[in-house]
Amino acid sequence: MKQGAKPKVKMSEQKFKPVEEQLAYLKKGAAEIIPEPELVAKLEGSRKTGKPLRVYLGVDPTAPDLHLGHTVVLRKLKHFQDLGHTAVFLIGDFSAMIGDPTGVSETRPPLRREQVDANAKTYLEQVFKILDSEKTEVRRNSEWLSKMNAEDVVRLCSHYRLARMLEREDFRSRLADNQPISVHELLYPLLTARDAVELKSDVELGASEQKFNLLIHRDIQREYGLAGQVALTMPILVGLDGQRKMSKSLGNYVGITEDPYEMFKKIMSISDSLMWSYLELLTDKTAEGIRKLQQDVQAGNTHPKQVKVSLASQMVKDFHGEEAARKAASNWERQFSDRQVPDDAPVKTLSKDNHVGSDEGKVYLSRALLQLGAAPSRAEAERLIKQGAVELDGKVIKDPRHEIDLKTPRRCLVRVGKKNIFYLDVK
RNA sequence: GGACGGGUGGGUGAGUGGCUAAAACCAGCAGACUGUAAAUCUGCCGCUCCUUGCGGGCUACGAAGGUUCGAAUCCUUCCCCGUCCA
Repeated sequence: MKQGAKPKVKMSEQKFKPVEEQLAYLKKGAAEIIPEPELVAKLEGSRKTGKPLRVYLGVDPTAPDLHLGHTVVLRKLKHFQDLGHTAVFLIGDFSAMIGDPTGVSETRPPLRREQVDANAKTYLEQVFKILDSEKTEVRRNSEWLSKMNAEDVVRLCSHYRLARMLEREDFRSRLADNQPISVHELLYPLLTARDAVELKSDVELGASEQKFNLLIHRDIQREYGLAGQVALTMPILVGLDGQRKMSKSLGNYVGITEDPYEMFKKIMSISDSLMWSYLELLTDKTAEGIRKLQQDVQAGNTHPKQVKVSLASQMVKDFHGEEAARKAASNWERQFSDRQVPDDAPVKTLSKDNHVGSDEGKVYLSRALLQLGAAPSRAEAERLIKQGAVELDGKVIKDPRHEIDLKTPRRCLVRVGKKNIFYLDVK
């Protein structure tokens, strides 16, 4: 495309950046673009006509909270939005009740309507921490899916072949492992394909595990006489354990509504090697910028800890603002580097009234820890104590029967392990 | 509908009558080490009570009953999953 070929075209061209520039921005961090030439063609087309591309991301509100893993692909949707394209955020309120078989080794229990609605609401609040709420088109797939009748479903299903459906890894491995597959799970990709048809999307985004679904959507769109969307997938974010994908059920996640300090601590606990992919997928740093940092660390000019601190700060800043990020960082330094008490160490209280058993006015330490919520059970509390994880006012106590005097009101500092520090008020 | 195989702790998975709160591995937790980590090493890893002891009690191997001095292990029924055949 030559610049300024015709005046009419030129006007609309100003609306969008040059295709190459857009493409570079969109490709950053992407796992796959299928097929890339088509995306280029679509970008060129939109630049010529001045019509933005319709780009959508479908999310099933299966849990009430989003975590950083979800933001990877949201960020990509935002990139399209930044470039002037139409971002459509689709809430899979209907499909959530089927459950996406992707990456699942067993059939999920279907969600209830009320749960889905409640989740959808909190999702939206969280999503707009990243997307521009003014410019985002929000849809729900119950708009059309709940209106389909049996005939529509049969027609839809006739557009796809069982053998192709069974090609997907999730189904194949479940079959191989003698795991159950319910028939309704086969419907999931087909019904969500209906979304793509309704939305007349040009591009659909998804995590790379969604590739199969996105491609079915593309096929079905064509069956319904549309051009066929481009599928853009993003890599799966590895969770805090550095092994498996970030997910709430695995507990290796950072929720985006989490407390700033919690967030900071969690990110600091990831391994050095993992932080590079976090930088790529969760920040706006350019690919070259990241590469340069990496070289600096390798050369010994920059300490990896510094890189991680700045990553953690950036994350907290994204969701809680700059002030919170600064505070979290300094607290963290105090607690972990200087081994001191963080600014906002919680205060818990123990009074004569809420102790159980033993002598008047005294409690065993193990019992106190349980009551204070510092240990899930007395057995666990005893273990912690015996292993030297518990400190009172800086002194390690190894005797679970250490008695705490409840008669003298005072405040002392309790430390359970490295991560749990609080003040104890005795009343 | 028939034949066969299977359901064990957060996960994988051993265990076919007492030595089994249940091997092993993974995950998790704690301590040491460190730059927060990771890796490594050490210990722990159902709940509860106390006189904290290689202590007592309770709960646990899909569910419910039964046999037995004693059952994850044997029997019966039921539920669930898979494979093959129709």
